[in-house]
Amino acid sequence: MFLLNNKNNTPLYTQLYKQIKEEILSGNLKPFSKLPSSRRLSNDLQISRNTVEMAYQQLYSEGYITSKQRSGYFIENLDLSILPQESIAPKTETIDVIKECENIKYDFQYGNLDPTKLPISEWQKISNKCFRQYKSELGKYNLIPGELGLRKEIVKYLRDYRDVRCNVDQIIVESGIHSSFNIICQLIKKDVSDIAIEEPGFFAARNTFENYGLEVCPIELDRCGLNVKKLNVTKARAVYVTPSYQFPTGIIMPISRRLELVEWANKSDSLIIEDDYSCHLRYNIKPIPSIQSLSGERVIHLGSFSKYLFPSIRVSYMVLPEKLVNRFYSIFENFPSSVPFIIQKTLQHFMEEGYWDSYIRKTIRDQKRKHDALVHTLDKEFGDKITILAKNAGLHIVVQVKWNMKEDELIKRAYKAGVKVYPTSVLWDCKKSHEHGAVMMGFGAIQIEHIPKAVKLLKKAWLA
Amino acid sequence: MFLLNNKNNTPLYTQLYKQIKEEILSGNLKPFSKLPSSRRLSNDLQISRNTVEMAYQQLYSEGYITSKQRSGYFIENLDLSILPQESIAPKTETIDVIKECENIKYDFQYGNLDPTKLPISEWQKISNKCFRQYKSELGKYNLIPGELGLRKEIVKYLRDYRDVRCNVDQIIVESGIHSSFNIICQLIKKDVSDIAIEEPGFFAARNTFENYGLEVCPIELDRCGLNVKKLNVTKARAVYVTPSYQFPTGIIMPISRRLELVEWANKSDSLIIEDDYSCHLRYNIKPIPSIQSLSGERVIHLGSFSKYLFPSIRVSYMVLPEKLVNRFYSIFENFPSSVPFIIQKTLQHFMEEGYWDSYIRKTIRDQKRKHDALVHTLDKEFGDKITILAKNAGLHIVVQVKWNMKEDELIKRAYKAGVKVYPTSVLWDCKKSHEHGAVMMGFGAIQIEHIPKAVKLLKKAWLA
DNA sequence: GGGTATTTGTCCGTATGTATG
DNA sequence: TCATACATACGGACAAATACC
Repeated sequence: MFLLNNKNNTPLYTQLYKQIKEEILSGNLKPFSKLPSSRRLSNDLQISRNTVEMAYQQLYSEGYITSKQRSGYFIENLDLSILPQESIAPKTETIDVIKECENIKYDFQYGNLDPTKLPISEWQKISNKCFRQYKSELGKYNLIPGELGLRKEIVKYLRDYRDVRCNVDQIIVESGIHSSFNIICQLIKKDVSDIAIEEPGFFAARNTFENYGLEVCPIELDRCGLNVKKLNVTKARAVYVTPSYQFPTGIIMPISRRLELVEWANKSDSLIIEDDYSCHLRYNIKPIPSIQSLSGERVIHLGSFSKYLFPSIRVSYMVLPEKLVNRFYSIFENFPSSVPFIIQKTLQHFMEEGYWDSYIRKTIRDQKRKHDALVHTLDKEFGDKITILAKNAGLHIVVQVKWNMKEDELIKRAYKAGVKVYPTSVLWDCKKSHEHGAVMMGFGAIQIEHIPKAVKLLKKAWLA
Repeated sequence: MFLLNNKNNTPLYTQLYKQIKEEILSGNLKPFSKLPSSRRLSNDLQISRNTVEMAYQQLYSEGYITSKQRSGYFIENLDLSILPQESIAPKTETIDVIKECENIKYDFQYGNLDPTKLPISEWQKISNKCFRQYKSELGKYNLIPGELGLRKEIVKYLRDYRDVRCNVDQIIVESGIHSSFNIICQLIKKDVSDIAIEEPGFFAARNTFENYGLEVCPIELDRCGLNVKKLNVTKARAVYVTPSYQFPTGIIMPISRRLELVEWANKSDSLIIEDDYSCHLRYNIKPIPSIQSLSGERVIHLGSFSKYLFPSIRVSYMVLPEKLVNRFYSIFENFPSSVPFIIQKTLQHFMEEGYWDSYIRKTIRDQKRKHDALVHTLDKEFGDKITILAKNAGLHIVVQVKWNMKEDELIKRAYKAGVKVYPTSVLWDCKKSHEHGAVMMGFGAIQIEHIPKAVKLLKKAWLA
């Protein structure tokens, strides 16, 4: 982009000529690339076409550019290295970090899903249908809290699967759990100055709360999850929990503890933020009612479609207690929704037509098979040399070794053998509790037939 | 048949333009009928094809004809008979709002775009291609700050069009300007407790700042935008401005004021948040350098694709000063991106393949046409009884009436006549400055052929 | 119904004339 | 007279829409 100054003494065409010359010499305008046409540039800069033409002529006569008849002006292939290197072109490249990835044969990354199992073609088909069907609405700004049709589907889904009772006004659709956190912080700020979280727990939640100026109180876990007794002695008037599958320990909060938590909330007039991110992925164990279903008035219930459906789709939802709905709208009325309209509509039809239902059933079955295979193979290969934590739910397990080897060493050795496993230490606040060696193994993206080989490689790497 | 006179001192293309216009207005050339192609007519009249083209362009820009790519020029469906319609307004003052809405014939809503002009099929085509091409990546969690390929395209675009120099590490892609606000607040909180905003200004920015606990200082505008002298006497260490087209007044901040602002920032070690949301939509006026290009180290530059491309796509970007990049990553590392992967990739290819470039050019031309038609028609109908503010840029104008009638009355009367115009008062903090009657008219979603009729209805409603 | 030739809008550089200091 | 900036008019190159085979 070139900027000209009318009041300047130097003529317009000279200013333009100089600026283009600079761009060529600095390397920003690459050899053989095309300059904008005289018409276009004259229109952009709101000057006459002939003025542009004069600048181009000067560049032409000095050999910086050539003209191709009825085609355009092009930068000459100058040898810039001859010139004194005064101005260095700003870097536009960054290094693509992970080249070594090629050595990795088996990656137990947490969070990803096996792309071959995703309902891509179904999604695409519905997406195309929605483009046609909602053509006339694509020019509109779509507002918070999200499309009514999608919210209706979410209400139905929550009622049928999670025993969560709510109406569409309580549902807010957002682009991921982090967006929901931002909204929650703005909502509760008035009433809450201290918020309790699980320790260890989901670091992003903690960060967001802190960034909003909330005082964070980490509460240690016991066998049943967050310890409510310890919660009682804090000033916290809100708590963030992941009861359906505590991240990262995998603890599933039993009904008794859930009731304790509700009692605490009632007594202290507090709020429970229930992150139900992994509610479905439950293997070999019985369902437990959501906290929201135990106390609708004191719970913000969070959920997401990213864990099972494409993570890349980025749709999450929250269920507000009725008393917060008015406050929500008083703050966010007329704010645009952060979720693209076409994605909301596609998801809505995906659910309406039953794809979502059949897909989660299939996914649970597939993930259970992989979970069972992984746990079983690890048992077989390592026996009682390891303890497997966080099993029977979710998309990862935690392997804790009983010999003396730290996390770093475990990860490094596995890496050299071509297997990628992940640390657990980042999840702790105070780093004491993880000094024994433990690593996290996600199985969402792994293929079941790779599991035995990967575990054998691990055994060789760790016990050699 | 048209007759041109070479010796006449009126240009050939003007003669041709006038004669065709006559034919249209007299009804000899019927709506929807096709004009002769430029080749044919140039051959018949023995003039250059471009001369014909110029005449057609003028007719096009005045709304008499439309062009269908590679198909021909066609007469617009103008309403030649100025029908003295009796307004069917009910005598009763009780208004059933929902029913009345059906009576709205012309809606000058701000923000929306005409869906028929959107590149829906191109977008869809590229989207489908991306689904195939990136199949294996759809199972992954995609992280902040967004896809590298997309960020590279944004860097190029900013360099070529906005004179913004930056590298890919400084670009953060987010799902709309509001998401960017959330990030900014978390970034600057450490250094900034007071933030200045424009008064009147963009209400959502103000709300978000306040929700984060920042002290907001509204600064009145003068003819050149935000008054830097008044800024100097505040404690603010950050300022939020919309210099390319102040919302809602439409003031375009001149270069002198931009430099003043930079000076203020340098002296007081402060930060400028430059919301460049409407940089392209500039009609009949010359470009002005972005503030970021004047002081890269003190400016967070914000932009969005929603103003021109589908609002429903929800992609915005911000350019951080280098000194904030590290802090950003220390806070948000490993956070997922809030923009769906497939949309990022589609946008990336949309830009790489030149669709974005040609689309914004087309959009600017279309919007300019509507802008000029609206301003011209209002001038013709109301003359000096009104003042048109906020013109020559953006997607709305503000009409201020010189007779004694308040905003509410103007809106109500227009509404009854079937025309929806919008208030300006909500944008002011203290409600004193708008007590004269003024309304906002967005033209983004209106169709050009509706403008004359809508303005005539307004005239009848307001001057009756 | 699918490939091909033609038509068409659009974009391109170029040349000359004119107005204003 | 000259430099600067703009207006008018020209014919060719290109790709997409359309008509035709």
